[in-house]
Amino acid sequence: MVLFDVLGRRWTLRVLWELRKDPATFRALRERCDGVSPTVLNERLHELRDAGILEQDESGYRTTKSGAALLRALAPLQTWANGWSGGAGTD
Amino acid sequence: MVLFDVLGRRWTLRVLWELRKDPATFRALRERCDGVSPTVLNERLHELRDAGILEQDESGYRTTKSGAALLRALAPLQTWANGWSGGAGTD
DNA sequence: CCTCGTGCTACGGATTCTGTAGCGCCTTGG
DNA sequence: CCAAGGCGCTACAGAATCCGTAGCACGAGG
Repeated sequence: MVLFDVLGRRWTLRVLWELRKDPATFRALRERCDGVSPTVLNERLHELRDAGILEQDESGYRTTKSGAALLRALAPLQTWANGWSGGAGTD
Repeated sequence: MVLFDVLGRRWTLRVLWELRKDPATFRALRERCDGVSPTVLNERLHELRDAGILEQDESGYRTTKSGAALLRALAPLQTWANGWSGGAGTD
């Protein structure tokens, strides 16, 4: 699973997750991720772009088709997490 | 998503993944994970046990019910990964 | 008693993350 | 024209984390 080399890094999953709905600019994304340091954010963004999961346009960062599919594959996680850590609409 | 605090660490996803089929002992698990250092392995094992995802018995480490459910939620990943990084039976 | 395999800890060096400061660029608007 | 402010992103030092190897305590087998 090469995939784990990409996803198994701090913030990668989170960054992807925060883009599940709408695209965001660098600074907005940073805030959505509890103010992760710009160094790591930029690093992750690069990795995810190189992996063809994210792309960048004038409105900021967004998922590619492939990335959207990955998010769909990841969706059951939310369901699972709800039953796991409480039950309420934990995000 | 508290979940990402647990899964978004090096080796966590991988360890879980390697237990998807059958349980394994500490040393066996270590080998399945490309010889990850025992320090981190033990650390992850603790975290996953504290999270109620894994448990330990005389035959080694195995997933709990909750952990098995998590793995099911994670299953679509494999499908996605196949279409992403090649198409063959990448593991 | 000796050997072998197990789960796991110790520890030093390498890598990675965090937090803050700030650069260069562009758009306001006075 | 020229601040003022927002933007994407980089620099850098200190802290946290990870890696690799060595080895301990224990139990089984001979």
